[in-house]
Amino acid sequence: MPRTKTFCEEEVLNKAMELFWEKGFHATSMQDLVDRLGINRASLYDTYGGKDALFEKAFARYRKNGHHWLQQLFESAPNVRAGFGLLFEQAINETASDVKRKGCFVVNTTTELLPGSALIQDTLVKHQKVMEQLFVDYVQLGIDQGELSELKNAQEIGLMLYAFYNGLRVLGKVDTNQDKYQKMVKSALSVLDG
Amino acid sequence: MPRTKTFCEEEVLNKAMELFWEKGFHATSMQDLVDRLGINRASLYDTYGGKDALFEKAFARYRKNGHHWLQQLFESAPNVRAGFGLLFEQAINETASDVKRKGCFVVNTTTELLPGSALIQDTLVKHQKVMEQLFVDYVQLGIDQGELSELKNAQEIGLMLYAFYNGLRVLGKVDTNQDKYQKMVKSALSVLDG
DNA sequence: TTTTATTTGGAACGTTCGTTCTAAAATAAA
DNA sequence: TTTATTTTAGAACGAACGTTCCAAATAAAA
Repeated sequence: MPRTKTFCEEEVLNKAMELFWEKGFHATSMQDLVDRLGINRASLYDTYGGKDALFEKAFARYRKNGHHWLQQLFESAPNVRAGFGLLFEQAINETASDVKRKGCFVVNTTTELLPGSALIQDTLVKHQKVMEQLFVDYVQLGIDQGELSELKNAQEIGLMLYAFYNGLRVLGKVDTNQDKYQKMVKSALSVLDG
Repeated sequence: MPRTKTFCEEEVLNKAMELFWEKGFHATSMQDLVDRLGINRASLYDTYGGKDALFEKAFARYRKNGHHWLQQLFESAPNVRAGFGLLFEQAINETASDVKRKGCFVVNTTTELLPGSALIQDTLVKHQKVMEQLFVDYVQLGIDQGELSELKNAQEIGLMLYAFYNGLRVLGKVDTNQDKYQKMVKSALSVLDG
């Protein structure tokens, strides 16, 4: 009979995610991972494969978390405008409170590893499509429910807000001045007006 | 008397910029640079210092080029709205035409190297301030000249458009579909309306 | 042409990289 | 307790890293 593991795979994967997120793929060495994860080098290779495989798993975990989190946020918001407001507000809070300045793991990976491995490329293309659709559909929901003007174009607005969100996560690595971001957000959300 | 150099420092630096821009700092090895630049390893160290120093010089060159290019673009545009339109249009064109998918060197460096070296951090903070001010001032110019409504807030709009621009450069590494970006831009520019 | 400085190819430095392996220690199942 | 499997520490692998050095070749200045 197979023995039960003595460490929690999920917890270890979480730590790997944090480290890759923090330092990026190339700047994170296997030694860094061994030091941080709390498990042995050999166990790391046995359980997760090599560096590439571990990164892939850690990155998948991040995307899954993020996707779920966003869906919840949109669903729980009282209306569409408040949903986007909450999204940006949370992004600003995360930027301001994260002392490690990790930014967004997806953005970091996009700029570091593209163009490159076909696997990552494919992953990121699919992720972007899903996220964009989430944004666009949410704007459309606002239109359908009468909250937003029927004259609005859901795709134009949704895509633009997604691009803006990505930009926010880049700028947040440089400067955490919350006032500034609140001003930007005010202007970005104004596309929902009228 | 000192001899004149047999290679053009500017040209070589340009090639270094291209390579770092293409692959990022960590993924670019000195061997890669030796292969690409067309000068000897020893000359490389003699002329530019080590990897860090060369990157710093190459990155400074990119920022200088970009800053100058943007100023020219804003000045040469018939009006503010056209200026921003041109900026985003050019960004889309660059995204679509660059087969290497390099994206924006500043964005790439921000996400790869921050947080990290204090020197790069400082460089990026200053650069961001300059760029944001350029955007904000340009919006203010539009207001002062009567092109844009006096009810508009130049800072809110300028900062938002700068964030959007950064987001564009991230998304462009994943997907080059021009239609999509034109839709985003249409929505982003609508903040100048009314 | 001679002189002087630069550029060259290539070896070599010590480190670190990702990965594999081994033998001992530890732990869950029988 | 015995058995079977996992986890461990650490050595070892070849390759690549950034950097330095040197003698030979080259090219501008005198």
